[in-house]
Parts: sequence; C-alpha cells; structure tokens
Amino acid sequence: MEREYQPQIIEQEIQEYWESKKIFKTTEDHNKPKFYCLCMFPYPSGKLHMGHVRNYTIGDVISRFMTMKGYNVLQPMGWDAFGMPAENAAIKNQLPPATWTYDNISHMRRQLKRLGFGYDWDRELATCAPNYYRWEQWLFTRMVDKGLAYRKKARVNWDPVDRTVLANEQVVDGRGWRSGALVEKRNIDQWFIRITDYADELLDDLNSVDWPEQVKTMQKNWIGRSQGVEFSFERQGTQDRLEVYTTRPDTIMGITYVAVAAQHPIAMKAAETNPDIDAFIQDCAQMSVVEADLAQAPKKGMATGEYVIHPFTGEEIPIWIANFVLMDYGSGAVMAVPGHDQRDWEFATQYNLPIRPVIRPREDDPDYDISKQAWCEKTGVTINSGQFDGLTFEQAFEAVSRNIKDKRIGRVTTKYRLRDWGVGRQRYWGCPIPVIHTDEGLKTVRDEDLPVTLPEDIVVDGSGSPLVGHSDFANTVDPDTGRPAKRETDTFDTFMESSWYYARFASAFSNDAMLDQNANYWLPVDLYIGGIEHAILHLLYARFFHKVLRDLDLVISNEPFKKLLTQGMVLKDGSKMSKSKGNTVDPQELIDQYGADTVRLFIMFAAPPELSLEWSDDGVAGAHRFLKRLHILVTEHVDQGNHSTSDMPELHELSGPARDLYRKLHETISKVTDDIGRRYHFNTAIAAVMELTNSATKFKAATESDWLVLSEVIETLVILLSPITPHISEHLWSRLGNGNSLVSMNWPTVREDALTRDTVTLAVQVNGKLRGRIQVAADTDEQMLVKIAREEPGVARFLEGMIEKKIIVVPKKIVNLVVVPK
RNA sequence: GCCGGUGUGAUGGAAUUGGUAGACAUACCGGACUUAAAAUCCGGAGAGGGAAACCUCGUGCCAGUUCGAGUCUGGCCACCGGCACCA
Repeated sequence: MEREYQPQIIEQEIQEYWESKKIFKTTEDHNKPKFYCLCMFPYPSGKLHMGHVRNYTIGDVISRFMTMKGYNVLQPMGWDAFGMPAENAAIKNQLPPATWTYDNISHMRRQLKRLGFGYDWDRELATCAPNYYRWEQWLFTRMVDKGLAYRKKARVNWDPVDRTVLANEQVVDGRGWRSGALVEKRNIDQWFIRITDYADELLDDLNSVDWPEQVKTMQKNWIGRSQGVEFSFERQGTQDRLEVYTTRPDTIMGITYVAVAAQHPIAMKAAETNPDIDAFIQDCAQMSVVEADLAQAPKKGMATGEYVIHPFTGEEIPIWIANFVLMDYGSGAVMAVPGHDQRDWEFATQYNLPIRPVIRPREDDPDYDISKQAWCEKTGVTINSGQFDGLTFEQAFEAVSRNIKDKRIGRVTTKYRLRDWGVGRQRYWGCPIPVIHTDEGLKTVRDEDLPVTLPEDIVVDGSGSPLVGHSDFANTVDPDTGRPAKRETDTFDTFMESSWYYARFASAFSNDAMLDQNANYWLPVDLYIGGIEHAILHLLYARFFHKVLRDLDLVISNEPFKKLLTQGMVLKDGSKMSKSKGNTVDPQELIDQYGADTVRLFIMFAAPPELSLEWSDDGVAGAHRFLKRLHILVTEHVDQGNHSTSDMPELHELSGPARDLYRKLHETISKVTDDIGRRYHFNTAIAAVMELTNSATKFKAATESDWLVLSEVIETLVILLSPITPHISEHLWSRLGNGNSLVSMNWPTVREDALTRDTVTLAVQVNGKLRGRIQVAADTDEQMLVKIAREEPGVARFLEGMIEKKIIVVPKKIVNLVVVPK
C-alpha cells in the first residue's frame, strides 16, 4: 500500500468528492437543531492573507464538529466588496474598480476552495452586486420614512489640490496622502442614521448575548450612558441662558468657570466683534477630526469676556472657549469644576483660574492634594458648599438636582456618548444612496425604481467622485412631476453592507424581499467569528440594523449574534504582517508546498484563537511531520491486516498497557470534545491528539484484544482530527475500509468506565512547597493518605523537629502539611 | 489622552474552578541509521549551586490576601487593538 503522504493528490481528490456529492449544500431541516456558524466576510483585496486563513479555519473546524454532533449547520461565505482600496487600485492600474474587485473575488474564491472550507457556495454574495445592495437601498428608504435617517452638516477632510474628500486614513500629518496638500475642513450636508434612538436597547441587550466580557465592556463604554443634570445659567446682562450638562452636580459649588466649544453660538457671537477670538475659532476648526488627536492636543482656550450667574451663590463666572469641549456632546458647554475634574484642573492651572475644593475624602487619601491634581473620586463628602455641605455623592446629587428642578432651571437627564451614524461618503465605489434632489425637495427612490445601479464602466482619477460628472447617472427625472432632477451622488459607508449580510445568507434565494421566512429559521447566528478590531463599530452597527429589521417585522430575534468569538492577529517577528514591513507570508505558497491540511493544522495549533499568533515556518514543517507520522501509523496498521472480528473484551480482561492506552483514548475523546465544542481551544485539542498518536505508535500489540484496542485508537484519531485536517482524515478513513464520508460520521462518545483508575499520584507539600509524590489506591481514605504522606522520605525530612499545625487534603491532587518548629 | 486586552523556558504555547509551573510542539544538543548529507527514529534539556542525593530561585516589576498565587486584589512598566470616513 502507498505509504507516502501526498497531500496535493489527496486533497484534490477529496475536494472533488465533496463537490460532486454537494456535501455542504444546506437546507432548512426542521428535524435537526440548527447551527449557523459565520465568519466575518473578507474584503476582496487580492489574495487571502494569514488572518483570513486563521479566521476561516476556526469557523470550518467548529462547523464540521457541529455537523458530526448532529446539527444542521449553515456556513456561508461572501464578499465585503465595496470600499476604498478598489478605487486606489483603479487609479494605479487604470482599471475600473468593478473589474479589479471581481477578479480578486474569483481568485480568492479559488483559494478558499483549495483550503477545503465547507461552505454552501450556493449562498455566496458580493455586496457590490445590485441584487444585494438593492435591499439595502430599500431598507434605507424605510428608514427615511420612519424618520430614522436625516440630513445634517458634518465636517469632512477636504483636499484642495485633488478636490476630493479624504478619509481619515488618507490624511497623514494633516496633509493629503497623494497630493501632500494641507487638508482643509469643510462642513457639508450628509445623511445620518439615528442609532442613538436605540442606545438604551443596544446597551441593555448586551446582557442577553454570550459575548466576551471585554467586548461587551467596550460597547458599553462606547454607548456611554450617563445620568446627569441638565441646567441653564442666567447670562449676565442678557435675557439669554447658557445650557450645560454635568454628571457631577454634587460639585456645583466648585464651579469657577464655564467652558464652551469653539462652534458654540456664544463663541461665534464673540468672534464677530473680537478678531483674536475669531482667529482662535478658525484655529480650532482646523483641528483633526480624529478623536485620538483631539484628546491629545494641548489644551487651549480664550476668555469671552462674558459671564454667567451661579444659580446658588449668585457669583459671576467667566465664560471661556476651550478646544477640549465637544459641540457634539451634550449642549456643547460644560460647567468647570477644576478641583474635581482633571481636564478642568489642567485648563484652570494653565490659565490661572481659581480652583475650589468642594469634596473631601472621608479618610485621609495621599492623592488628595488639589494643588497637584484634581480629586475625581465620588467617595467623599461635600465641603465649602453652603446649604449642600456634609453630603455623600448620592445625597448631594439628589439635593442639588431637586433644587435645580425647584428653581425651574433644569432637570435630571440621561445622555449618551454614542453619536448618530454618518453614512454618506463622497466616493464612487459604494452603494448609491437612493435619493433624488428635485425642485420639490429630497425624495427617496420608489421601490419599483430600485436598485439605483452604480455604473461600473468608470475611470477613477482620484479627483472627486466620478458620479458627480456622470450625466447618465447624475441626471434623472422626478417621477412625480416629470421634471429633471439630480441623483444623490454620495454612496453609503461600507459598514452599511456588512451590517446585514449575515441575515441575507440565511435568506439567500429570496428575490422579491430583503428577507424571507428562512431568515427566522437560521437567525440568530449561533457563533460569529472575527477579528477583535471589529469589537465596537461593525458589531454595534450590525446589532442596530438587526433591531431595525425586527421593527420592520423582517426578523423576530432581538440580537443578530448569539455567541461571539474574537480572534487575535497573525504576527511575524512580533508585529502585524503588512506589505510595508515586508513581513508577509503568502498562504498560497505554503498550500503549494505542504497542502491545506498542514496549513490548517499549524494555524490551529500555534495559539488559542483569541491570542495573537506568532508565525513560524519551522512550526509549519513540524505540523507537516506530524501528518506524515499519522499517515505512516495508519497505513502500517492497515498493512497488518484485520486481526479480529470479535467484540471488545471487558475492561478488566485487557492487559495493563492496553488498559492504559484505552483509558488514554477516552481521556482524549473527552478532552478534544470539550476543547473544540466548548472552549474553542484547538491547540490543546491537537496536543491531546498528538499525545494519543505518540502512545499508539509506541504501543506493541501482542494479543487479539491489544489489536482491537489499537484499531479503535487509530480510527478515533482519524475522526478526532477530521474537523481540523479533513482531507487526510477522509483519505485515511477510507483506507481503514470505511465506505461513507467522515463528514456524516457521528462524533465519538466517551466511555466513562474507561476513565477510572486504580491508583492515583498525589503531590505532598510541606508548608506549600513540593517535597514528594505518593502513589496510592484511588479509594484510600484521608487518614491513611496523610499517614503515607508523612512517611514519604522526601517529606519526612522536613517534618523532623516540627509540629503539625494544619493538614490540607485536596482529593486526588495534593496533601499539604503545615508545620511550625517545636 | 480615553476605553479594552496581553506579558510564562531559546521560541509558540500548556496549566479549564486558587492546588505538582513548563503538557504538546519548534529550535538546539547527543546518539542510531547512512560512504556522507537529508529524511527518519531514540534520548537530553527552566536558571543557579552540588560528585551525588538533593537544595535554592523562577510565570513583566513592586506590594498584598492565602496553608498554597501564573491564576485573586492594589500600584507600576512594556507591548497590542479601538477611538466614529481603513475594513
């Protein structure tokens, strides 16, 4: 029999077999429990990278495992096909973005097939296809009808040389990445979606999903629900009032100034008469639109010369313009309490504004020194606060907000850090926003006129969106009046497409609706797998979309993804693989050299999914060696012939080594089942399989029952490994004389009685330090155990001249003797 | 800056609920096979001390809780992810 492991031949054969039998074609089968396993779909950038291979192997391993466990598994694949890289490539290669994108898709599809992933390809979708995005356009028109979508002005990066809007990513040190021109900021009208309407639900429903705690915490903080008080100051010398929002009304008596954003009406008004202020505001307007930059920018401000009146003390308080106050959050103005807010403190220190402590810790706290930093704890009591003195945070919050309410100047409110989602992009390669500008105003495109199709035969040169000058696209007719109208030339943020593709997979064949009833058979996704970098934006937007779909009666569940598995990055030489660093590894080369199974095995073995994975060429070779050893083990076993047809003897009839091997077999089944099915720790599952393989290789079968045990071990090895290395497993499975495909096999079960042991080894500690090991019968009682432990020579030495104070026995693990000198 | 994570031998990692640190691999060293090399197989190995038996130290750093801490708590350091127009 052929002993050499020839992955290229085996893998092609097996893949042809799967394809011819349509093994991975999925239907809605109500006799089995369903399992929808989804991996975040790729952007078709050209070829698969290691991050994809890792992500999709994890999904495939779990899908194959769940199929063998008896579930009706859906595992689809598609393409997140709109986006900037296609435009960049188009400029570079003088090819339409569509051509580039579709070429990449066909190449990457081949690569996925070559890796043996069990996708239902009939459900494949590409988000740039009109029959996909037409439903997104349809959904958007419904959002407009419901008042969930609206227009408002927003700031964008404008490249004055290329005359185009730049993404944040395209702004490098304040300059356009291609032109090098200083980027300006422009305020333009854009479409927004009211995700904030769902803020409470998005926050509260986090409790109902089985997601990593860290991701839930990140989303929670991102939404940032806070309880606070909104109130207004009387402005000195005017009838106007200034509204502020604070989460710390308990510190209200410590206000020493008020700060407003540069875009606040008070600042704008002051600029009209004061050129310095005008210059300062202009300066602020040129600041980066990236929050990380804003947060780290040096604090700057200017006094307006105006004052508000403190509602309780009647004091005059100066109004400052400050670059750290955000116009988007609250009312764009804050009361500043430098004693108890670090940003206010830094600003006050810089501009010599007074700092007044109004909270004192209840016990001495070394960090409490208002002259060095603000004290921001909520654990103290109020001081210097007149009528509000001596109160805890909760009491002061209550008292101050009641007084504010009584004065009719404000109320307790809830605010969110979450902002509405700006979905308009001034770019070509995206889903057209289905709106027309008519002489009667903005109108959404009617259902029967959808989709608004993106013209694909387009030349992109980097200077603005080609849609604007594309007269066939841009010029249209108002169907109501028959008069000329202009199409919206903005396209959607590509997060729009990725916010509902999971649902479309479940309803892939529905031609006359966005989703049909099959969506509710499959949804929610039982396991969603993807990079941790999507923890906030993509996952929040998709959750939001799901709730909108639910409110339109398209789905019945509240959440799209029941369980979430976030995978770490693939690194080489300690940093992320990237072209610019020149440290990429092309999966294709490895597949060509070693085959798909080796690549899958290595990538699953090198690290648990959530950790970053350090690439190692040597490790790949090692994985390949293991498969070769397995191949030899199985083929040699087959060559020995079938040694018996008799039944497995009783456990006690087995020889010692056979009994041990048989126990190890069932320990391995137990561990691998738990590791793949519950923990998703494939590296330890593989380690366990390797151990069993090593034991099987060493085992010398002498009797008939020895052969029976070895045969069972070898068959089980092949099955246990099959989700990870499906080709070699399928191949060896048929060599072992089995007719049907491994995919339809049942997952092995554990024989509990095989796991029992007669003797156990315990560690013996003296004062917590390991001093010896003892082997005892499994049923030895505690008293006896301690007696044996004391007599163990390594232990006895440390007991001399000591008195035992305490004895701790952890069954089957440890005996700890706690002693002190006599 | 803010939010979230990670840190264990030469390397990737294991230790699942506070209970024998380093499973399983990789690299390395030694041996077998070979004219030789590769491949393969067998063996060794955390660091320091010791002839050995053994002993001491050891999970980023500093404290703490505990009979016992890689695991829990507090503080620090380094690196990574996200920060709303990259996907």
